[in-house]
Amino acid sequence: MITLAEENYLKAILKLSKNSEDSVSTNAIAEELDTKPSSVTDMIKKLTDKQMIDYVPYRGVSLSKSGLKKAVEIVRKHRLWEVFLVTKLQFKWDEVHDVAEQLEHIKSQKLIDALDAYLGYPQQDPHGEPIPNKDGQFPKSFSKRLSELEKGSSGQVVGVSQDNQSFLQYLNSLNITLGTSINVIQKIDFDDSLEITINNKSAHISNDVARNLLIKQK
Amino acid sequence: MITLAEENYLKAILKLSKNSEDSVSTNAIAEELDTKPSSVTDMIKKLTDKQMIDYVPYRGVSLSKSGLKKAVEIVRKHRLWEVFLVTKLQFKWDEVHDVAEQLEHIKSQKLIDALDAYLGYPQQDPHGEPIPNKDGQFPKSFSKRLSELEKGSSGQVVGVSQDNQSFLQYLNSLNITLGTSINVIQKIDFDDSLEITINNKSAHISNDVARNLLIKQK
DNA sequence: TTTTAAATTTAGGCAAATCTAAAAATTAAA
DNA sequence: TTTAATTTTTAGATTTGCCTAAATTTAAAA
Repeated sequence: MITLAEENYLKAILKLSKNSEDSVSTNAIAEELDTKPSSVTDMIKKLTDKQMIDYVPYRGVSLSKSGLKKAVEIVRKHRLWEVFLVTKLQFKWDEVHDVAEQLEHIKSQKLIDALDAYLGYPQQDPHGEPIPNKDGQFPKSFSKRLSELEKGSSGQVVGVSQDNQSFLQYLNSLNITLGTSINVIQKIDFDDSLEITINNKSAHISNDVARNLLIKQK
Repeated sequence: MITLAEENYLKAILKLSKNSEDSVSTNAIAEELDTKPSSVTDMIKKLTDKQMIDYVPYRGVSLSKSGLKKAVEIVRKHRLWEVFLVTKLQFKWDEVHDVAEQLEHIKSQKLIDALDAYLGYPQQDPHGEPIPNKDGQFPKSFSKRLSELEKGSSGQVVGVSQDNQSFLQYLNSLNITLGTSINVIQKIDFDDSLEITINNKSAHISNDVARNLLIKQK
C-alpha cells in the first residue's frame, strides 16, 4: 500500500520531470514539497525499495514504470476533482486547488471511473491542463501559450499552466477568466511583453504572464 | 489541527454513546476501531488534552461539547458523501461505505456546504440514517424499526440501522431494497421473529434483522 | 589543479500512532 | 470478603515521516 506522503513525492517528481526532462535533484524535490533535503533522501530510499523510482546517489531520481503510472493516476484524480468542483459545485477556478489536493488521495478505482463518466470524460481541467484517461494517456493538447501567438492573432483563454494564488488573482484583476477573448496587438522585442486586448479592452502584460496563459485559436 | 486518527476516535465514541447512553469504555472503543486497548488509552490522553472528551481513568470517556460538534460534523460529511455516491455516481447502497469513510475526512467547509446544496439538502443517507444539518441538528426521524411495527401494519423500507456487508447482502437475497413494501403478517412471541410479506411474497425474518430495518409507514 | 562552494547524504532525534508484555485497578465469584 | 477474572493503564518498542547538525561527495572558481 502506498502512503499519502509517498504519493505526494511521486507527484512532485512527475511535475519536475516535465519541466526539465532528465533526472530530478534532491533539492528540487525538497523545494517543491517545502521540506528538507535530508527528508527527501529518506523518502527516496523508501520509494527505491518499493521500485517506484530509479535512484543513483548524488545523481538524482527518475520515475520507474510503476511510479510513473501511479503519479499519472494521482494527476488524473486531482484534475477530475477540479472539474467536479468547478462544474458541479460552482467553485471558482482559483479556489479548487487545496481541496483537490486532498481529494486526489481518495483510493477507489470505481469512484474515479464513475466520476469521470459523470463529468462526461473531460479532457482538460479548469486551468487548461490535460486530464489523462483511464489508461494514463494524455490527450493531445490543442491549446497554445499566449506568448507563442503571433502579432494580430487571437483566441480564447482555456487555462493556465501555473496555478499559484497570486497569479490567478492577478488574472482576475485583469478580468481574464476562462473563455476570455484575447487579441495580440503588439509584441515587444525588448522584454517579450505583449500589447493585447481583453474582450476588446487593451492591456499590457509581461512575458511571464503570457507564457502561462493557454489559448485556443479558432 | 485534528488528525485523521483523532477524527476516527471521536466518531467511534459518538457511535458508542448512541447505543448505550452513558460513558464509553476503553475496550468498547478498541473493539469498534479494531485496535488494542492500550492504544485507546494513549489516544484518550491526547483527546483529553485537546478537550475533545471528558475522561475519568478506569471509568470511561464521553464527548465534550467541542468533541461532539466535531464528531457530528464527520457523520454529516460521511452521510452526504454517501448520498452523492448513490444518487450521482450510481453506487449501490452497499458499496458506499469504504469510500465515504475516506471522503468524510476531507477538510473544507465550503466543499461540504456546496455538496449539501448540490444534493438538495437531503435529510437521510442511503441507509436511512438522518443527516445532521450545518448547525449539527439531526432531523426528527420519521421512520420506525420494522420490529416496532404492529401485526397487520405495513410500510416501505427507507433504510437500515446497521450497514455491514453480510447484512446488506442478506437483504439483497430477500429482495429487500430501498422502497420495498413490507407487511407484518404475524409476530412470533417466542423469539420475536416476524412473518412478513415482501412485495406480497411471504417470508420469515429474525428479530435481529427486523430491528435493523427502517420502515416508513403511510 | 587545488581550493571553495554547493548539493547530498548520514547520524541521531522527535512526535504520532500503533504494538506487546506487565502492572494496577475494578468487578465478579466463591 | 477474600480470591479470581476482567478491564484498564503503564512501560518500553516500532514504524513513518520529518527535523538539525555534521560529514561526504560533486561542481565551480581561482
